[in-house]
Amino acid sequence: MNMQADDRRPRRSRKKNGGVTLSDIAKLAGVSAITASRALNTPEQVSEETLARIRAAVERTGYVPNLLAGGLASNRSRLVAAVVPSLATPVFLEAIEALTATLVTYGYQLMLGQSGYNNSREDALIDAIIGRRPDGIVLTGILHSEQGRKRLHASGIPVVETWDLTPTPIDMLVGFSHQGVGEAAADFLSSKGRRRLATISGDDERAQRRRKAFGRRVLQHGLTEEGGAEAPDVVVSTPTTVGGGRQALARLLDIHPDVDAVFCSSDWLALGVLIEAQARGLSIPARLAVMGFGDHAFAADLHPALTSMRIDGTRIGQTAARLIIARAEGRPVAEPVCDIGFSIIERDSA
Amino acid sequence: MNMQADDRRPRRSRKKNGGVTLSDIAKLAGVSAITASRALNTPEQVSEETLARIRAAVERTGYVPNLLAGGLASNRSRLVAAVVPSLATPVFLEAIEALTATLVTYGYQLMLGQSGYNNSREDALIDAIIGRRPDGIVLTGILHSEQGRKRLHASGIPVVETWDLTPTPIDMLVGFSHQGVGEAAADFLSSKGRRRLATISGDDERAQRRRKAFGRRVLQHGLTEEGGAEAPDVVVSTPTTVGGGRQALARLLDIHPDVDAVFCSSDWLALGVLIEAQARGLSIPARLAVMGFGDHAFAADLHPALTSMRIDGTRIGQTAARLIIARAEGRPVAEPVCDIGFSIIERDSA
DNA sequence: ATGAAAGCGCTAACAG
DNA sequence: CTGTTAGCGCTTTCAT
Repeated sequence: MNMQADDRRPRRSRKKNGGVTLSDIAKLAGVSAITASRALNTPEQVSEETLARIRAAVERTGYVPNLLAGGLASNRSRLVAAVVPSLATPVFLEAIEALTATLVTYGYQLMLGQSGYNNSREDALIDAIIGRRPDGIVLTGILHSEQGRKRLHASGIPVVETWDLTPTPIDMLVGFSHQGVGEAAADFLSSKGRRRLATISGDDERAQRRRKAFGRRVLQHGLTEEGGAEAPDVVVSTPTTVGGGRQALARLLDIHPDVDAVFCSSDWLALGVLIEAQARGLSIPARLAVMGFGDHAFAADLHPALTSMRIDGTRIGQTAARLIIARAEGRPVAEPVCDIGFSIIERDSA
Repeated sequence: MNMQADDRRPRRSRKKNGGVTLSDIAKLAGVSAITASRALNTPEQVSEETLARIRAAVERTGYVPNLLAGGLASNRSRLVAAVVPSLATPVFLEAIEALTATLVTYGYQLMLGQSGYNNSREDALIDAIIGRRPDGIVLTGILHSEQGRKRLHASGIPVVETWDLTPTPIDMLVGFSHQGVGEAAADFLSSKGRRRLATISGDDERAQRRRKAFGRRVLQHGLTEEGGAEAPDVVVSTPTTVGGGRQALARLLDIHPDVDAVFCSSDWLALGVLIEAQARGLSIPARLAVMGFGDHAFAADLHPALTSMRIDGTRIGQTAARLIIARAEGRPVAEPVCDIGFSIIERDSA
């Protein structure tokens, strides 16, 4: 009957962090841990007095709740992941800024991942993201990898795809039609009396979809150079640059000297076109109409001011945030697919 | 002697997630949980056979480790937080992109926070970040709030401040001297024979520091308009824009018509100056030398090509990532303060 | 309004 | 090379 009950203590306590924990707060306030937890998360469930003591303890110790632990216990991380091809593309930035801003308002944080324009890293990135158990994932553009789409779906995490419309969304969707953009640009330029329409565009999939739709519409209008079978185009590599735009215009004029309107797949390209035209003494819009895409802040301030296609990135970001938060909080989402459209901002260059 | 030992089960099992866990993998592979854990994290500690079985199980189930749980248990979140005033400022972007890219290489993820240029949200943001227990925090610019600095310090999380040098860093530092930039700009322009130097700058604290250093240096060189006591300047609100640059040049020429060189606190402002000058028929650089800051990608492609002050954002991002990872992995950091300097990229505009 | 107990899914520490 | 045990810090569930 030899009993050594006291010897059941752990052999050595695990490396303690030294940090203040919720139980420290609870002890200081003379309550249980769960009461302290409630005081912080659902204060209306706690009496005034207790609340005051707990708050004092928090204040005094500089306690900051461990959200890793909280997320693990509650299965809600209050983390939202966003994936962009690249931050350098200003059109995405606006959406990301709005997303972050809206999320913090509701107590969520943003995790950022870059997929690159080549889809090699996508799968690894998706796994890294799922591993954090975010309450939602915002995708910029469509996820290319079938494997990635499957895993996302299997994870059960709410997903918002943006910047595009697809007939088969993984989950939710906030975007616009790239085909529509291409067609609208062709219609606009032809309505301005232009007869030799061309495009300069990046080689990413969405820009190409705009380009093709533009080209088809041009054919429908019967507007091609000397009855050719296609609208002239120059394709540059994404991400697009001002220098790329300059060179592209040079090449375009080389091959098709009588082009009288260009639709560019980004405002950067359009700026390059403006600069190259100016360097060559080509008058804009008299000799050449120029139209950009994205309506970057600088578009209005150029000389001549740049006509561009506006996508409301802020609205995309806000809508995506709201959809995800609604899902995370268990509210029903009435409209999981949202076409936010686009608009032509007419200025001097076209 | 009535014993109902089996009744000690929990009254109801906690809402299970349905997700695959490490123990599921372990069971499938016929090993213990810790062995499965080792197979994923330190495979060299596990035999080939076991490894194969565990990997098969992972493959079959689509298991993705829960990093929240892992982080909580190991006290290493593999998360790094970055705070920027705004994403719209392209100079920060380069650093953020490099930071993200370097971090993923080592299996870390980035959490992004925007502080805004006004320092109101800083404290809340800092708490939200600390709550995630990141392995490191990268600050863009100096944290204004004394409270925030204290809490960061108390948290014990490695901190890298960037884009600035300060005599009293919280922890580590990767930056350059804004005073040095202002002085170098003044020296450069005066070495080009310019005699009426002016600045156009944003109203944030760092731009103002560059402006003041520039102004002092101008005085030292004895280069002011008609013996005035100060270098002419126009201050615009941050974030700076092309339109702001245009208006600022207009105002500047109104008051000081004989200015022959302008140092702008961003390439956006410089672009605005170029455009306004062109709109007014002012020849650049003959009549007016223009110098930007940041050396944005478009600077080289303008016409005339823009002379600018280059800060190596990529290097800042990479260095910050390395410092943090070194700390996170317990390696000693030899040089916690790193001045990455700046360089003048001379092109046509000055 | 407050509390006790039982985990969330993982890894550190020790032991073989 | 593999396993046992005890947590990490929090919240859920059930009870009072």
